[in-house]
Amino acid sequence: MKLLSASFYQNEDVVAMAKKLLGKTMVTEINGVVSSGMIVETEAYRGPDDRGCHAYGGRCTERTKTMFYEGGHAYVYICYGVHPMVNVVTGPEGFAHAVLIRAIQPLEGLEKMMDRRNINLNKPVLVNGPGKLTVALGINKEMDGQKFYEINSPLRLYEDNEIPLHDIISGPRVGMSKHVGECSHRPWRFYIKNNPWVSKPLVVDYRGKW
DNA sequence: ATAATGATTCGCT
DNA sequence: GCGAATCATTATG
Repeated sequence: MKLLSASFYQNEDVVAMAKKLLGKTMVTEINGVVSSGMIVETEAYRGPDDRGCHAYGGRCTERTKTMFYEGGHAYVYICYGVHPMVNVVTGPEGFAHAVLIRAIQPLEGLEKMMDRRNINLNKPVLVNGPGKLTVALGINKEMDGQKFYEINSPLRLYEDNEIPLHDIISGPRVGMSKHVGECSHRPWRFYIKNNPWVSKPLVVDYRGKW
């Protein structure tokens, strides 16, 4: 497996990046302990014009400033006061584009992941949600701003499978209900078709809304 | 200084 | 399926 280079993350098209990240392997190495999983579900957040994005309209605060970094950094934040979430920052510095990782398929360090989650099951429930996979991999707010492309980073991304477009399902993002307008309907959630490790199945009935 | 809110999860029904 | 838990972050006064 090959470590993804810094240039991989420079793509300005965050929606395309969300698709490209499917099939890649996310690795954590904490005190020499390695855990990893293949990314099976993502969501795109496009800073400038996306109401669902923390950095909508260029809003740069203490929390969101990492999103403005150059592509290849990790944006980790706490949701609902308890759950850490991990994003892959993409595009050139200053654009605030990020891809939320919503689900993985465990590869290495299964025992350690079950240990961290306090669940003794090698099943999707272990990692099928943005707040679950971070706990399983040991990702916390301390890792905010880390680089995915440096070999000595505790948080890294590796080239793995390329997922063909016809194996990618897209749909509306999760948790956008409070947001009004077109943004909430953008089909910027992506996952690998027929993969049992995704967080929730897509509701099929869109009636042509997107 | 204070109040509102959420890119969720878990446990119970 | 539903509702509570829970607190960092943010905006506002």
